[in-house]
Amino acid sequence: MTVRVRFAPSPTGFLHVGGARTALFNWLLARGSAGTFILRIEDTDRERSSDEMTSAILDGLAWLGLDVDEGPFFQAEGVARHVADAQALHERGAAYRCFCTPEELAARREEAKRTGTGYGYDGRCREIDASTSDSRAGAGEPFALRFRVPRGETSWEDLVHGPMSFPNDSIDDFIVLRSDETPVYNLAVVSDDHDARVTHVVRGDDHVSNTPKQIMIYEALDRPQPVFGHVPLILGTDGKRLSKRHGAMSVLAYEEMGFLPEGMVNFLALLGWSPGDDREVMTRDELVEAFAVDRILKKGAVFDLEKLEWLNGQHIAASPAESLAAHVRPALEEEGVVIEDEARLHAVVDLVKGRPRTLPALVGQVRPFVAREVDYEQAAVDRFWKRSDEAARVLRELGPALAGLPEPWTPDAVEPVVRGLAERLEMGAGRVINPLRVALMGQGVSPGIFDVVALMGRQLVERRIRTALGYLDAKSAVADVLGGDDTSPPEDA
RNA sequence: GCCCCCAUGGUGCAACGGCUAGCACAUCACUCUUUCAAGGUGGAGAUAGGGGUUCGAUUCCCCUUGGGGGCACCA
Repeated sequence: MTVRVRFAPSPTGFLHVGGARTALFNWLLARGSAGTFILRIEDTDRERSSDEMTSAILDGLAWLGLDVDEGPFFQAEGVARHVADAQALHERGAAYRCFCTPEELAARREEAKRTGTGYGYDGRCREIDASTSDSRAGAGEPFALRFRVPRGETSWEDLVHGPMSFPNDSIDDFIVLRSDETPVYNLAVVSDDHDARVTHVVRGDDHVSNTPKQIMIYEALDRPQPVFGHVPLILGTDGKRLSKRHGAMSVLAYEEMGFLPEGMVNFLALLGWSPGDDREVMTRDELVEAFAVDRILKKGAVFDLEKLEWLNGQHIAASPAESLAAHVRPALEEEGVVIEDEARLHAVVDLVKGRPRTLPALVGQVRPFVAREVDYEQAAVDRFWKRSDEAARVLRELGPALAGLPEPWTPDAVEPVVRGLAERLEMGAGRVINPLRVALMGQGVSPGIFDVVALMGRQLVERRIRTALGYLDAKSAVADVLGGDDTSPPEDA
């Protein structure tokens, strides 16, 4: 039997993190077994559904790289089949007409709530005999079709939870067809899953209470049942189910924040699942290879943004320069930085990609190598250019010293020049290197400085130093006027 | 009110019923005397509680507690 799984979101919202992981688990299950991944949009609630949400869901899946084999199908298009199934249920006696109006039901529910007696349907239309039912229906009285929940117990072997069981008397007779002849969720799902020959229904834990109802419909219709698996929910830091208020909206928001789909997929896979060993940083192929439903955990997992960031950093560091450059280039061009030399861009990306955890951070590391000027980060200036006179002195000496280097500059050639200067000035290398880093990068973080100098090259380094000196001299002048520069000991570490 | 599910450090995951409960993120310290968002080393930190079963329970059973999900003519 080949595996056929489906992801069935309703287009009433974005593809959020929880839905994305459910989709991912289904996709992994399909890809790991040469199965089929089906997408079905559950749009029977026309009021709340929208085309925008449908395409947002499609975009989200596409970004994550979860390619769909069949679909998207739209549940609303199967209404005729759903209705036929509901009628079949009625004909078999598994469903009956309920003449209670929605208003009456709501009122009774309110009353029950107030008296604390639970809010189920009381089954008052259940015993209306067939002829009475027929004549009332014939007289034009509106009715809904309700499923007649049998006595006993409904159980199944859950893919992740193991044996699951519900006492049927805890389940009310539920509506399968509304009085306006439109099908209700639980019926439509069974109808569609059967129609699509779905073999494994893997969905969130919030669906467990729907499962016995759906199983009863399968049984009443004499249809083969799929295997069910309920994956735990993803929680916010407060332990509650993830929602907008945790800042976790669309997965596409994570794209905007600068996460790679590889990092996101890797992170999501590790929420409630593990390969069984200590591996954490995994490629898509490795995930497909290692994935197994029986290793899915039963407990909910808290979404930890910091771990996602770390994992994303690992994926950035492991990505080839070409693919990272494809993200970096447009971002820089948007701010007016033109890059002609693709090979050089790749060299820069390869040099800096080990540190940043997000794409914007990566761009921030690349920018100083390709932009005409850099902005000085205040924290870096405060820390390493604290004594502007000393920083200026160091940079003034460094210029000519570096100028003597033969082309092309290499890290090995740059190092002795910088260290030599520190020695000559009788100061620690850090007191030369750190001010230089700020001058070149504008920030306190960078790869090893000798690599930076070498890769930036003569022209750019000279310009950066010149600009820095202008800034520092102005700073010193201001300090003089205001009555003294900061004379506390400079950082030598 | 009723039904269902879950329970290993702050977080994500490991641990055929059997080493001193392991790894990662975060955190702290040290280190790399070149920064940190990178690397290295080390520290602190968990089996919710109580009963069983067993030679032996993180692991199996029961109870308690705690947490979560659900109970619509929504999906």
